[in-house]
Amino acid sequence: MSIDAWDEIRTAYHVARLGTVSGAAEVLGVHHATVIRHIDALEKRLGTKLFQRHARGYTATEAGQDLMQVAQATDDQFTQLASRLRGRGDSVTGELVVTSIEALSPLLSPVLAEFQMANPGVTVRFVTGDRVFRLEYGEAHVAIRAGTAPNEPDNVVQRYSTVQMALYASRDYLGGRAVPIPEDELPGEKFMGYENMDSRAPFYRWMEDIVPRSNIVMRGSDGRSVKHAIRAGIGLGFMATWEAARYEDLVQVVEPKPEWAAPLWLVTHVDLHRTAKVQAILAHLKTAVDSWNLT
Amino acid sequence: MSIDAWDEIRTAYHVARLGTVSGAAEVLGVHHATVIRHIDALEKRLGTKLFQRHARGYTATEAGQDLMQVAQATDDQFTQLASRLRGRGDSVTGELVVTSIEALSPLLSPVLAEFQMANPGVTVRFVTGDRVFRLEYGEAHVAIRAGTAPNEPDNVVQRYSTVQMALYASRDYLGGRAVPIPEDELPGEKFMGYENMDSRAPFYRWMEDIVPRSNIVMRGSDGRSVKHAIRAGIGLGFMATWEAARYEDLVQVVEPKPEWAAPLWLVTHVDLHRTAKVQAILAHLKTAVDSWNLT
DNA sequence: ACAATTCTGTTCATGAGCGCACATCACAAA
DNA sequence: TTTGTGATGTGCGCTCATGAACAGAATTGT
Repeated sequence: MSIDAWDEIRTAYHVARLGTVSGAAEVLGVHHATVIRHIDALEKRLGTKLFQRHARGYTATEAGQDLMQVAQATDDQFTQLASRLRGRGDSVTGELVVTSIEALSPLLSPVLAEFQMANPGVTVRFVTGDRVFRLEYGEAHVAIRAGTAPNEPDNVVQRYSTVQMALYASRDYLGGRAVPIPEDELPGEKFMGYENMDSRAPFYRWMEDIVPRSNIVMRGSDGRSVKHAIRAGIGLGFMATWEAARYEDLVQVVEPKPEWAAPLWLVTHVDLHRTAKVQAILAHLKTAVDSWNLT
Repeated sequence: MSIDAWDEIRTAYHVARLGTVSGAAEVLGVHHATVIRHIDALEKRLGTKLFQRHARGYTATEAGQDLMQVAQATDDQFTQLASRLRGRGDSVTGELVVTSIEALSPLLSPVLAEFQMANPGVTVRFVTGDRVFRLEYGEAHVAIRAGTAPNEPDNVVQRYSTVQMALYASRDYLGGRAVPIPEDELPGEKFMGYENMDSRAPFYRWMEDIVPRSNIVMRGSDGRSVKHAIRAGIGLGFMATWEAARYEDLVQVVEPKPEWAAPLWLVTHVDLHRTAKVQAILAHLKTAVDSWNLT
């Protein structure tokens, strides 16, 4: 059975340490009557006399000395804990969990690596996935989200950047045809689509509206498989401009429409947003975006 | 700077352990509003968010997990302490300090040795001295006092035994004279006295009243020196009957008067009197007195 | 889709614990 | 011996932490 009254132990600790009720009361910032009541209650609780009372003060019995040693250790532990926690709030150390959709991994991974090297005390966990990680459950410190602005309560949302999506095809598929392809010929082309087209992303809906379902000849569940299929020449498909620019064999087939652009959002939980660690990673992410020139 | 509110840490510990405010409140036996207030106060005190709040409960941040580990250790320590203290009250272990006047040392020392051998868990400290050891300062558990009944408050006093004092002389000093010596001849004898005759012991006062100061030819400050002087033949002197009986060369010169008897008292502090350890040594001492047959 | 459950969070009345004042005692110094 | 100082101990108001009730929100079960 554990002890129910830690404050009483703390009171007894100071009485044992100082030897007098009055001295302990002054240190504790309470009235000496309160100290006496705490001691009486604690002795009753433990069923043991902790102190010998006399007019010159309280002297600890063996039990009281035992308690004093334990409480001494506890006090040290708590003091260390407090300074540790205070320091932690102002320093960039410990774990830092960043989450985003898997498609942004090639962009974010180097940036996070830079951040870790600039802050050796921090351990970065970069976790990607289609599932939405919930900041209010403490699953992540920072989330990079795409699409419409998140509006969950207790989440502080900042506009981050914009990912321009565009239609690409491989040179093999085009076979020397000139780009841009006229818009009215697009429904006749073959397309690479996404598995879960129920997403409300604008370029998804454009494809569903313009392209006959029979012309969407293949679907993939993740960005990488889509990319590889397009490069293999299966047909047209949406890719981020920054990613397609890395491949010589990909050709932009039409001028990208502004409504295809997907905004990115930096999301943090309000409880963690003020901490130095989160502020540091946010600042680093904002600096990095300038070198991306995604437009 | 140390933490002022250990109970709040205890509350936070159970919240971190259980994950919900309600669960912690039930375990702690308080209202859940109290738990929320404790957490808020502690976070303000530490300047760190300890928990992420959401509708499913509280999840601990890194700081909260750190605190939980420290508090876990503390809880274990306190639990061990409590069982240790509870057990200590019922068992005969640890230190046992017994004090008495130095003159009783030959009688008490073997008895205490027996007690220690019967209770291997206890360490006996037998401290003798003319100074009165103060039980209320925790200087001793049990004191064996001689003379008038102690009447200090908070001390529980029990009648123990009686030491009969009597007048002895060596056979050499008597030179074959018959005993008892008539009482009216006693003032003419030589006497061995005590250094501090201001003591109120009855036999001291008898000697001061009856014997001319010029006949008190030597004084000693402790019982041993008095004993040796008497055996050396310097004159008559007071010794305890139990001690004088050990020496063949000592002769009781007059019938001992009842008023020379010095009562012995067992004195304990009220705070310690109820403990099993003190009760055990008291019982042992009372048993031993039967084998002394001091009368 | 709806109801039920189970959390958190806030407001307000109340009582337990607190501070205050005074009594008492022990020791030390004048 | 007397006085002063610094302790403990205790009864009495009072305040502040607590408990009760209610509201809101999210998850779970039907």
